[in-house]
Amino acid sequence: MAKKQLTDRQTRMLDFILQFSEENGYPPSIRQIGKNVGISSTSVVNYNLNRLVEEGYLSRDQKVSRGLRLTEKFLKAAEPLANVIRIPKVGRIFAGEPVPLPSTDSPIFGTDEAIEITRDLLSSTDNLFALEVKGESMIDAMVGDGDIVVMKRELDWRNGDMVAVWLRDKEETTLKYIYREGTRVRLQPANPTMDPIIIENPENLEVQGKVMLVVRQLN
Amino acid sequence: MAKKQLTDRQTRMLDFILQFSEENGYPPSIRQIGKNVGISSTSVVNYNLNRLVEEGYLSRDQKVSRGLRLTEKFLKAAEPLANVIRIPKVGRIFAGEPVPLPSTDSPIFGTDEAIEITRDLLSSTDNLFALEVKGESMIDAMVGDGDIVVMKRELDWRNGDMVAVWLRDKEETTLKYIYREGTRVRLQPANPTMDPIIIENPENLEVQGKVMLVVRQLN
DNA sequence: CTTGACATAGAACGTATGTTCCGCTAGAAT
DNA sequence: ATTCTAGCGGAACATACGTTCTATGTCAAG
Repeated sequence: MAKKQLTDRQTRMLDFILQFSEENGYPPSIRQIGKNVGISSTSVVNYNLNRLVEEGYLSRDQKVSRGLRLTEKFLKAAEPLANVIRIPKVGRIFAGEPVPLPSTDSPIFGTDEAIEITRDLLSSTDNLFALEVKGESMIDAMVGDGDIVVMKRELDWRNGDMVAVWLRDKEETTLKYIYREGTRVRLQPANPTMDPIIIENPENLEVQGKVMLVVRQLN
Repeated sequence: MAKKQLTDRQTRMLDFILQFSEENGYPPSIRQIGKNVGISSTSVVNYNLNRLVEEGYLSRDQKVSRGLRLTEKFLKAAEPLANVIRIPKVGRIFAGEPVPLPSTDSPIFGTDEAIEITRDLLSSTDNLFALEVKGESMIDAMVGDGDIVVMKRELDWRNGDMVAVWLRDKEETTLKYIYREGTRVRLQPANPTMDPIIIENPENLEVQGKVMLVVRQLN
């Protein structure tokens, strides 16, 4: 995969192929490309097409008329970016056990269960995974049975983040707003009528992920 | 636009064209269609293609190899339908006022503010509108400040629905699970630790919409 | 200078592909 | 019965289209 600069002609060719395909529902022929871009010889068009294949911008099927398609690489560069992202659903979350984390090496595929979320609901799109809440033990986080929480796998956190934490001494998972206060850590329930938990020894606390989104489907 | 019934062959042709186009990025040739559908003669494929054009399922460009494209009419019928829908955000919801409802005649467009939701999060897609929760007054529904509730404008409701109701006597909007119990109505908070409200006189109760989805964005 | 890689142009070639024409059959209409 | 039409199959045809070959010009490296 060379990463060389495209010539002006080649960019125009890509543009034309995209435009033509959208307008007509099928790709242009070599001669149509040549005519539009201003190349008299079909062999030159052919030559540059192979160039573009080498650069990874499109793929061709030999001996097939109009047998070319744009690569995702190019489509992604041209498109504003697809608006919906798939988030793997890796398990359930409840008070009695630590959060099941996705195995770091596991690809996004492979997980058969996933939810689709529009990108604009999320501020970040990396290292996301989803969990279904089991039981009513997270009520102080205003999260109920069946709700889906989308979390981000992240090591560090900042004051005010809502995180999933595993409390070693209590052997309990909870969702709380987290604040560092000197040597101590304050875990603040989302429900303002409830009291915070103060952790004197941060060793007892294991942040497992940052909550990015909560979705509750009724019906 | 005739509306005649398609023959088995013609449906298979449409299916194949769609499938082939998705896989290869360009439409199949007449001979490829014939081979796949089981037609030995190119003229027959051609004949049926023209049939389909007459019926409005696709359009062709004469003398152009692979010069066919599916019509929107067919694409709409075949496609599961685009997966993301826009829901207009018509206002805010808080305890002190009735739910702001979208004007019934207002088109989905025109409203500039909207949120995009993937369809699989919703069981229905008609008459939806979204509201942003203001304040902490809905906490007994496990809904907090800034949460977004997606509601469905619907006249009737069934036991167990979560609805937005306007309580005439208390002059208050709340989100509750609703149950009919004889002549009375029970409004059950989502938070199981809280007590239900019993409405003796259903006249005091005005169901404004059915809650379909709650979304909480952190950060 | 020569050499070689790169880009281009033109022409010739082979074939993949759409088009057309003729013949056949089954069924409905006359 | 005859006629007409819709649908199918086969073959021949014309050409749109991808491929290949040769020739030319440019430019940096040797």
